Amino acid sequence: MYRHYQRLFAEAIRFALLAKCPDKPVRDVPIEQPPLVRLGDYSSPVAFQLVKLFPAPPPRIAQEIVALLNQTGVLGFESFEAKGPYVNARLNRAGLVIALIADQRPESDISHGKILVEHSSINPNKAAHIGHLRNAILGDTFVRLLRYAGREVDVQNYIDNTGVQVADVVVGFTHIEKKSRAEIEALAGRPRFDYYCWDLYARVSQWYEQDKANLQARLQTLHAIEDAASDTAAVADLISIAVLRRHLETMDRLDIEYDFLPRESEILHLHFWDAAFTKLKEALVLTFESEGKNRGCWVMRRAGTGQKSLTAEDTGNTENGEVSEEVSEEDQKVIVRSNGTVGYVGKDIAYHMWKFGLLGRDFGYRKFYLYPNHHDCWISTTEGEKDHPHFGDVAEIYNVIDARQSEAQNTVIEALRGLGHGEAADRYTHFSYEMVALTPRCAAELGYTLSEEDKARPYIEVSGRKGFGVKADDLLDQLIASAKKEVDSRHPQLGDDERLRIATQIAIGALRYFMLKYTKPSVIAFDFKEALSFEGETGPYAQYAVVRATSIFRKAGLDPETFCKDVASRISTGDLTNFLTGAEANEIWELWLASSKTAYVIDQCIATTEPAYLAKHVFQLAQLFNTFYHSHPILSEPDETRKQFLLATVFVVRRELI
RNA sequence: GGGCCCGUAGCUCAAACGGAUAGAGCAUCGGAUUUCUAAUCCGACGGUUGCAGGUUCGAUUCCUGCCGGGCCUACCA
Repeated sequence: MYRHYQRLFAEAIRFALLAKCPDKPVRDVPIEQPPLVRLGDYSSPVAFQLVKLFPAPPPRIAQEIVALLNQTGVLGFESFEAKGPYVNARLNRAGLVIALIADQRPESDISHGKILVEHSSINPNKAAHIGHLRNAILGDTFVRLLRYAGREVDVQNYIDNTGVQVADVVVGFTHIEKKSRAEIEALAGRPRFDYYCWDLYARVSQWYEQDKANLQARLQTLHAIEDAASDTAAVADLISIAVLRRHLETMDRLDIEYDFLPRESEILHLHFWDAAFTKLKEALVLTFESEGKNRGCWVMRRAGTGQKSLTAEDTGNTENGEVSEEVSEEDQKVIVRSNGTVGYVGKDIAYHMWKFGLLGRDFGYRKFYLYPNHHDCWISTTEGEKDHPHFGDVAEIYNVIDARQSEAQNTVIEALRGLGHGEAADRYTHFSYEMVALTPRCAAELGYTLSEEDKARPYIEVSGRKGFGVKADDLLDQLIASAKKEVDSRHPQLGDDERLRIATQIAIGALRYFMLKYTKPSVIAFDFKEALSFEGETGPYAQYAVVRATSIFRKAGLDPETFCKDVASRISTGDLTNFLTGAEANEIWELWLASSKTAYVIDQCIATTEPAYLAKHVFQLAQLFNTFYHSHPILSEPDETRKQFLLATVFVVRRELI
């Protein structure tokens, strides 16, 4: 409702100005919220920008606009006034309250068509860590926002099961631990197999460093994996499948689900790349280098470097005397190596052509993971089941991938553009965010010994290769244990199962909120003290507000849903106006106004791909509610009509918080 | 060398298109509970928004140049 009235106000000002000065229409009327409620609900500084149109000081202009607005009036608004140069507006409070109780929502103006969100995409060779949690939580929250706004969304988690990362763990099992396939299979069935791989992966990296000759094992293994019939390929497959299953379980603990898991192995085996390669060559997006550093490779000009390079000293093509139009080798991106194998970006280009339905090929599908709510998660296969949902071929895509990969993402976008699919490229959004790193203090707490250089840093990058990081399940376990201790002491009368259930919800709330409260460009310097906090600006703070609201209804013997159906009929508009008038009512009114903003905030989150705005909104709403809760005894309110009004306030805030 | 990002209170972070007195949380100190359970609330303390210019009626926000930090810049993924 907030956005609805904001637009009405802007339109009203625009019309007023048009009437005053028809030959110079003002297109954009800025609307903001005044710093204090007593100044009004909306404010426009439009008068500042009109000084050139009307030779008068801004306060005069503001007064004139107010006079015009008051002449006609605006539906839903109570009054307008000029505060210095600002044009301020007050809503008809009772009107907004009635609309909110009825949960009226003006239509979202977000466009239609299916959206594909790709997130998580964790290499299936080790346990998920806090960096992956940020990714998955941002992605899952964004999916929920899109669905709230009425969009159809498919959630995909891309699995790179054929790269060096999986190969390295295979090397660990076969070369360091010298385990047989049967032994690895037995290990893979154990509870936290991904933890085992976490340690092994770090050992493999060390083993490579000890003797560079050990890297031969990686090459051999990579080569062996390519032959799908080989024993090595079977081992790689069982490892990646087992770790992938663990990742799904970890994310499932946080209520994060996926619809489809496309795997790199199918991109290769179903010849997605071959189809893409043909098109890329035809469109001259890829060119063959016959000499120089990249001799024998198929290359693409690096994304974002439209200009000629100034440092093209060794391109060797200045001898013909004309200004070179060639891009330097530094600006080339190798897509196909000289040995004929395709790199990661190439496979990603093929995958993205498939996403937009531009490849002319499809995956095979089979069911892979069943969620407790009976939702199926599908995985790619070469053959697959006949009866499967239709994936891909979507209108828009969002890739939740950290900022370090923006160059690779831009390359894929440029490839689409180069293929003549500019409209697809325009609907391709790299949902970029910064990494999660560890503070030196946190690293020390985990028992890592740091170099003097690292100790002086503000934060240190997590490294799966080094086994340096906080595992997702460990953090969640700690959060649950910490919450459980509190629940145990606060609610000893509850059964242990119930206490664990509550502790788990609190832990999930704390973790999800923690990952969302930071804006995307901010590096999260992870610290246990901050992450394990349940007080102040945290998830549990907001959850607690809902619990309080719920317990008011419980104590009153009311069901919130049935209560709200007819509460409006029990309070007259006159009573509402009465309760909402005067300086004392401003505090409650602020709560209603904030409640009206949810859909507006969510639209902002989607438009800017920034879920942190919603986290902030939730916290502010909870904060206002707690203040209200403290100063207004509700169940003991003697005036029955006023009590109904207070209960309605609790109901709406609770609904919006949830 | 080039590209992207960050720098705001002791700490961690906010501040929609440039707008009214730059806000929260944590920490510290002082208060509030026979109540809808205090994982709460109220108050105090805390700022030359890294530095210097520029644009503007107005700059934390936009532009330029410095300073400090991070990431990317592989025939890895």
